[in-house]
Amino acid sequence: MATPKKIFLIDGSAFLYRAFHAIRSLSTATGHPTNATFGFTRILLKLLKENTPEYAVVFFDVKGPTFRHTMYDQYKANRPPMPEELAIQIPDVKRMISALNIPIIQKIGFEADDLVGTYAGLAEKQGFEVVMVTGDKDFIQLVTEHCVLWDPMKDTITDVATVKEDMGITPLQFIDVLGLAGDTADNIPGVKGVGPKTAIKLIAQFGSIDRLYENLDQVKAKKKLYTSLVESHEIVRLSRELATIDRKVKVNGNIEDFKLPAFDTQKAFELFKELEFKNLAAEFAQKADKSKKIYKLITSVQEMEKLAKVLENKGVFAIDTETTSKHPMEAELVGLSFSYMDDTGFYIPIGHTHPNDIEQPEKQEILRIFKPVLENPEIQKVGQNIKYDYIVLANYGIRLAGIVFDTMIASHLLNPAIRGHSLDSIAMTLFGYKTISYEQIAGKGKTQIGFEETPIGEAVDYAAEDADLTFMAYGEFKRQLQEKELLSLMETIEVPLIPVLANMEMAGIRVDASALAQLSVTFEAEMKTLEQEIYDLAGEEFNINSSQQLGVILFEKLQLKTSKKTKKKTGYSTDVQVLTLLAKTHELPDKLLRYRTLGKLKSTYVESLIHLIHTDTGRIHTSFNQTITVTGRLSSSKPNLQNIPIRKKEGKLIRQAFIPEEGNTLISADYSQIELRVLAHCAEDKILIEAFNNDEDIHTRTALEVFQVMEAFITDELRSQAKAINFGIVYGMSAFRLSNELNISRKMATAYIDNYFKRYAGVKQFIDKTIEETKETCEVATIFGRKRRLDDIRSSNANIRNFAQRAAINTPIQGSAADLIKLAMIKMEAALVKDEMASRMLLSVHDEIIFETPLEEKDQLIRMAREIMENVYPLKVPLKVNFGSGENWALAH
DNA sequence: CGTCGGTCGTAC
DNA sequence: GACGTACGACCGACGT
Repeated sequence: MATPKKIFLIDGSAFLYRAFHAIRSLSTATGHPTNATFGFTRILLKLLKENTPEYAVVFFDVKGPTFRHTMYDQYKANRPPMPEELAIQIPDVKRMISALNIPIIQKIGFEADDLVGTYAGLAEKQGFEVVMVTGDKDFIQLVTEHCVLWDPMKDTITDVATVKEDMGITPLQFIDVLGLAGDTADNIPGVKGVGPKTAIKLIAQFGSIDRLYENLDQVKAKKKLYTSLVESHEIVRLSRELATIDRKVKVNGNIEDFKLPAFDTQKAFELFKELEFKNLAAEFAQKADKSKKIYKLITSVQEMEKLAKVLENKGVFAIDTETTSKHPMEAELVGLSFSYMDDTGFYIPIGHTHPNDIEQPEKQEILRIFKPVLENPEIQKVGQNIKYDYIVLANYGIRLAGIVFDTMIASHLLNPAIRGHSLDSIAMTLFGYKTISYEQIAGKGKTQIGFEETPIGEAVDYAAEDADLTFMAYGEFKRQLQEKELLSLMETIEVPLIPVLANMEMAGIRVDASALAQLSVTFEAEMKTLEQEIYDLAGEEFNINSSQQLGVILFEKLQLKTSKKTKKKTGYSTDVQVLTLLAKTHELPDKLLRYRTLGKLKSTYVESLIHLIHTDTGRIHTSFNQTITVTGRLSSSKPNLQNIPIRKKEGKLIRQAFIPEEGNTLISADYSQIELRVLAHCAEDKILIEAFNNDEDIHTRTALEVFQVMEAFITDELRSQAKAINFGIVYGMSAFRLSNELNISRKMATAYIDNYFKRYAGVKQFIDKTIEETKETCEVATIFGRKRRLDDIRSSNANIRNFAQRAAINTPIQGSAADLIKLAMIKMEAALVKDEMASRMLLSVHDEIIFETPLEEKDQLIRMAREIMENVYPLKVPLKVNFGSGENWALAH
């Protein structure tokens, strides 16, 4: 006899709630809840894995009244409405079920229970073994010899035998149990004082509700029960009826419709990725293609020459370097990999040091063979963070030319909100492909080895894979960029910027190490004194750097008045605002402030700068990152040279340590009010445009407009207030913040802002329009088409929504300014090369470019920079650049 | 002993 | 609650 076919009938509605409550919180990076979807997915996957069902179907309730409501108007009346957090996950859950190719059935006026009951009967008649997948005990009534109940969360199976064993009744008798006991969850009353236990006992004893009432005398001894039963007779009849699952729903049911096709791995993978179920996504990723890949080790001169020829003929290829260090200025070449075709890769070992390794080709031979093709600008190169490879190769005398694409940057342009655009995550996102991890070949933790120490045999696949995936990602990303209209931004700004930044990083900036060392000593000495004074004033020693301990000292021991809590309300705030306020009432806070200032300078700047001076060049080589910020600005790290102090006196000392090479000077070229000019352009505001066209002082002009006084009466104070307003506008400031900032009443601040918007009506209109349009598309863009998604702008949470609105205003302004200066840098570099100048661009600090120029080139450089920077791209207002020069960075301002 | 969130402070 | 974008030092809790 053939084994009967099995069908799984899944109670979707019940699992929706159970999954929702079982997992407390889970959401995507953007805050979209996914806990119910995840829980539901787990249940389905468990079902699929453990049972490999041939037939299955998921049933859902339909919102709205059912026949039970007609029967009893209080049915489920105590049920609170579905939480919004759950409701918005229902589409995800259904998409997930569909991706797994499981059919979904629901019917107006019926609950999932009734559909399960009906289909269970139908399937059974057709010879199926039925498994009802649910945790709801109400379904016990449906259990038969061929229909069991499985609770996947508790992993229990209920069949006729277990019902008999546990309760001493038949499944059908369970309806009578429910009739007596009622169901609080569904607001079905049942008999007062009779819970499931008593109900089971009674039904086991009497056989049914009817027989119980026929023989009611037999329970007369139990007075309370007896009276309850008598009083509830009508209710029991109703409850029983409500608890009865309808097994005769009219359905056009063909069980064969529930036969499962093999499910769509790709679709499931895409969805899991979207919902950020990382482990599930990895599990469903298509790993199969590893077998398709051909990675080749190249060691002979003949093979290398052949490869170089092929690369040249192909005209476009991906390149990747393997090295000894993450820092390109420290890195030594260990290997080169190339790919010019999907699923292929080549690896050339150069600097492996593993003792038993095969022989590597001669380094000089390798460089000689590949140099021409690498330096040929006609042959296109693609890379993943290719700026790194550019620098590494440059340090081996090879000037990579013909860079046309960077997959890391592409990934960032397509989604600037995510941090981390590693090739691993790109490969996973685009191809569901899991790369060989560095740990796999080099180990981890203390025992991790450098790449040079890995045996060549193990390095080949790892290295070649990088080039291969880079090449494959290039094809896909290029298509995506085109589709999203980002390709031109990529080609006109981001890609040309790569070698420019690389050259700046390689140039580095000279620092006076002994001056820094001296500062360190000076700071250290004063801190020591302060430390003792602080301990004395506090009456004990504690960790001054611990704001937690400091809070206890200030607000508990010394009983100073607290003014605010920390943001996440984990303790007392001890920030500069609080301490400054406290300084009026106690000596300690001033000392603390001074200590903090010095500590900051010493640890964040002095020490780290000294540490990062390159041993060979004596200069500091920062890293400019193109793929970090959401707005398109560059960021700088290791060290961050974009936040070197300037505002305060002590901070300036740090800046003084940045000096030019002998015979050179540092030049700072600083865009004047670039963000407000961009605002003027975007908003087409009449007054702003007029002010900039007339080269007016913009803060004074704002003071004139907002305070409505004559120019002669604009004091420094008023101007600086206007300056704060101008800044605030760019950041989307509130009246609250402005009132704090200017130390004026909230009412006054509101009046200022109102006045501002009345005068600068174009700005007001721009803000409103931007928010409105962002709501439509959930996206903002810069002048050059750089995009940022802002899904939060539709959030129902006002805090989140307001944040998104401010970002929507700020992003096009900050982002367009960033695009402009990037473009200026590209043009400057080209001009310096063209005119064969010795001047070099060293740094970019958002609206400023720092040059190092021989004294005799100084005037020429300033002329050139002014010409290029001010005319970098025509706006509706002129761009203005201020220049400064000097023997150190502080003086250049 | 590493990771990570919280707090603070620096820049534009 | 309350002003956008970064980097990074330090602390302290937590996990291995």
